[in-house]
Amino acid sequence: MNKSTLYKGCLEPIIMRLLKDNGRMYGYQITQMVKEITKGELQITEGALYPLLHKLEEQGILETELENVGNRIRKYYTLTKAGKKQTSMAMEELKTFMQSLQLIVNPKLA
Amino acid sequence: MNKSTLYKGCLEPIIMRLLKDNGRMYGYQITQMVKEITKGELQITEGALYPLLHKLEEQGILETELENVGNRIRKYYTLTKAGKKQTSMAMEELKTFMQSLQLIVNPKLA
DNA sequence: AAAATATACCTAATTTGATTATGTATCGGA
DNA sequence: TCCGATACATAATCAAATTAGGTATATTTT
Repeated sequence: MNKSTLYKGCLEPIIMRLLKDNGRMYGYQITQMVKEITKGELQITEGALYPLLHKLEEQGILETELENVGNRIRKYYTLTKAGKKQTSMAMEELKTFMQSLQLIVNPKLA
Repeated sequence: MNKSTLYKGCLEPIIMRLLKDNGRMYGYQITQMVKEITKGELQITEGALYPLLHKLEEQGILETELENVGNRIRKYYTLTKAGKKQTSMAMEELKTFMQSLQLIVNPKLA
């Protein structure tokens, strides 16, 4: 089993959490921040990230604005109002999930 | 996003952990114990469980013995020596993963 | 006694969420 | 000048689950 298998399914709430904390981020920045925060443990691949961002935008959870930086274009993502609501729920679920995992891994402490 | 999406990828270490703690378990018992420990939060589907148990047996991580209970057969799984070693590593990875998640969800506390 | 639910195993088809590979293009430093 | 970093994107593939189906015994409820 590949170690990266573990966070399959956690990518969406992770992105939402980062956007909630930082307000406005672009894709590449998200990959770098996750790498930094987790000291290289979680590396988001671009093939997973970009399609997911597009999906969330399509669902009205994220909205975008383009910004020119030099000759390049950056695509900034922000949580919509609906997206913020969704994020709160996602965080609750993530919290419950982590507690459940904790209960299994450490039944004595719980 | 479905809430059960979250623990996609965590099933294998969960099973290994339970077998490490309980020594000897059969499939149905694993589903029930997970449900009980997590107060219904994590429900392992049989379609995921049985093929995974078979795979782990094939890989020499688990070994089985059949036991007759009344007119029915129960298939008990136990960690092999190699399986115990694998489990230790899997637990390390799971721990690291959970810490990484914690770092993202709660950057201030970490 | 019959019906429903729980126990106990299993597999096949499909879905989903990722990886891997590939492509385009700009920017900065050795 | 070339390489690595920045910055976006998509297509093919893989892996791990869900959904749905099947078999059969045991127990509880009506």
